[in-house]
Amino acid sequence: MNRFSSEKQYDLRKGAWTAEEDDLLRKHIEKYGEGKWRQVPLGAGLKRCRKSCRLRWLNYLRPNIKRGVFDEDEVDLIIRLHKLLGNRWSLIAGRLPGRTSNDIKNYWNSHLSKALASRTAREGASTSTTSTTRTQAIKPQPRTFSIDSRWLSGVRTSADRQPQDELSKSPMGSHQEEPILWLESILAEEGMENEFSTLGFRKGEESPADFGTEGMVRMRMEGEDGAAEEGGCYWDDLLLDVDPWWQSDTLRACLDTI
DNA sequence: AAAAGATTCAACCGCCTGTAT
DNA sequence: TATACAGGCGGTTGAATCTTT
Repeated sequence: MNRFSSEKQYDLRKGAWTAEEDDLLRKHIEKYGEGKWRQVPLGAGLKRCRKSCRLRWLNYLRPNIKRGVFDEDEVDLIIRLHKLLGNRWSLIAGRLPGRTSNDIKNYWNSHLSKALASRTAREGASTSTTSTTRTQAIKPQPRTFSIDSRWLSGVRTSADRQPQDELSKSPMGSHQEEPILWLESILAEEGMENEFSTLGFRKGEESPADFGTEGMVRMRMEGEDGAAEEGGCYWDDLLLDVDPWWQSDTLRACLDTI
């Protein structure tokens, strides 16, 4: 029995939500705020599981959700971000205000993937004598990075325990040159040294990062006692941890090169 | 007008990670 | 260290709707 099904199953409703249920959920969250999803069904008087409540709120009831057709800019951004990140819908959604990851995933699956596939097929047919190039998406590992992260403290996570051949198969592992240039250019962007100093890099050093093997970035940092320490993370973790950059127009500039 | 097929999208499922105990 | 739990994610499903024949 999985954890989801370990919740009391009796009388739990499934399927489409009614207007009454929406109202109950909305009122509960307006009163108590988001989070504590386990308490939400009982508190709101809903016969739904916590995950169903969370999903309904995030994908439908949350304020400022943008519905309707995707405009040209949004589609363009989705395509570029997907090229960069692959199926990381939540990250992609983070760059499209008001759009949910579910919306973007659905739109991709029902519109873009087919359109792009047919376009690729057409281009392939028209240039059948030339070789095709595969898109290499940056696929983040499910880990986070911070100055006191488990990675830095030497504790290895399950993601670290990937077999070496798996790591070498990753886009970053097998095609390091382009990502290196790309990330180096990002690091060189105006203001980025300040972002990194907040993570503990020593200002004034020539380069805080050493672009190593297997998608790893090793860095020199200042520990709590001021002594230099070495640590590292995956490229993608770097993206996640420099959120101000991730939210900035720098990303747009980067995407324009894709 | 009706049946069949295609498409859309809300919701569910299973898995993973982080945290608390 | 092991276990349980909560939050979160991406993949998938299936009912509703739309389009074509």
